[in-house]
Amino acid sequence: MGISNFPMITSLRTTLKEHGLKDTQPRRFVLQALEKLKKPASPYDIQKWVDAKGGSINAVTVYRIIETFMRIGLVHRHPCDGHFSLCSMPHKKGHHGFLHCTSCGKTQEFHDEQLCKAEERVARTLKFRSSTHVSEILGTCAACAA
Amino acid sequence: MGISNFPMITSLRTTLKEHGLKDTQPRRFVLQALEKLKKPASPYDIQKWVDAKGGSINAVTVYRIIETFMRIGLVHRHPCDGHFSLCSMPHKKGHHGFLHCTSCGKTQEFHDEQLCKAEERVARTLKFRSSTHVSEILGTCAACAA
DNA sequence: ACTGTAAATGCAATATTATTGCTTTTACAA
DNA sequence: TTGTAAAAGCAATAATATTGCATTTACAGT
Repeated sequence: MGISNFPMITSLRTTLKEHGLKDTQPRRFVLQALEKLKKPASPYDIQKWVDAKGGSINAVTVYRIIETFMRIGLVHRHPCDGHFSLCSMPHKKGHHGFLHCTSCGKTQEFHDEQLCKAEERVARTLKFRSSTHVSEILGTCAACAA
Repeated sequence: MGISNFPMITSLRTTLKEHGLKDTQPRRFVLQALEKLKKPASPYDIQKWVDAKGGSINAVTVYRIIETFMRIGLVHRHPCDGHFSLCSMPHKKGHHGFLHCTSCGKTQEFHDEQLCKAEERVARTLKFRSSTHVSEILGTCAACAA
């Protein structure tokens, strides 16, 4: 098990190319915002972050980029904090794990092989061809418990 | 492993009482809608369902009831279909499992002990006091694959 | 049963978030 | 370079969610 790392901007170009997509500044902005914010963010959070950095990005564009990124597995949504919030990053096997503290709101990413395997077994048993799977654990983090 | 069942309206009264909440018609409506729809529903879906059954419920009330139900663990949100969509039902141990078909949009609920255990282990390892955990598997169901 | 009271609901207004159609700009292949 | 499809921007609108306050309702204690 290990805490996940965020992908470098440099590899974005490659990832996009693999899917026949263009490497544009707005896309780099969005990825960078998600990397730096280090926690689930709303489209608006992303736009704000870009603005704060002296850049500029249209809200509609943010929505569309998120949609694209979701499609190619670069980002995804969270069950815990409503509508269009995002988690941060892609995992090798399509498995995403999160711990979300309902007290301080922070989210920690994790990866666990055994859990991943269990999910794949469930899918198999129910004749389901899985592409990605998500685990989200809600509760109280160590800091907040103290 | 087994597919989950939905709780009876009759037990709602008890659950509510345990949390010091009142047993009202709108609350029964919402629960019944989620039971009968048998898949994640938006607040609007719920209102429509109630209307269709000849009942009536205010949209704001639906939002507030959802909020309350989430708080006491009766329902929760989905990572796969946007904003305020809901899954349906409570699980004994706070573990919720879902298979969501990205082709037909249907969601199937499941419960798996091993997976549940794995999630609890992860939480323990990371000094996290978990209350609920969710697994969502995205992919293609048997029917759509054929 | 009756009644007082806190909780829940409804209503109206508003805020927030997301989508759509169309035009302009941009990445990138030839 | 330059042509072209894809992406981004813009403006308008739609859908979704929230808030404050008035009214109604569940239910505990008579």
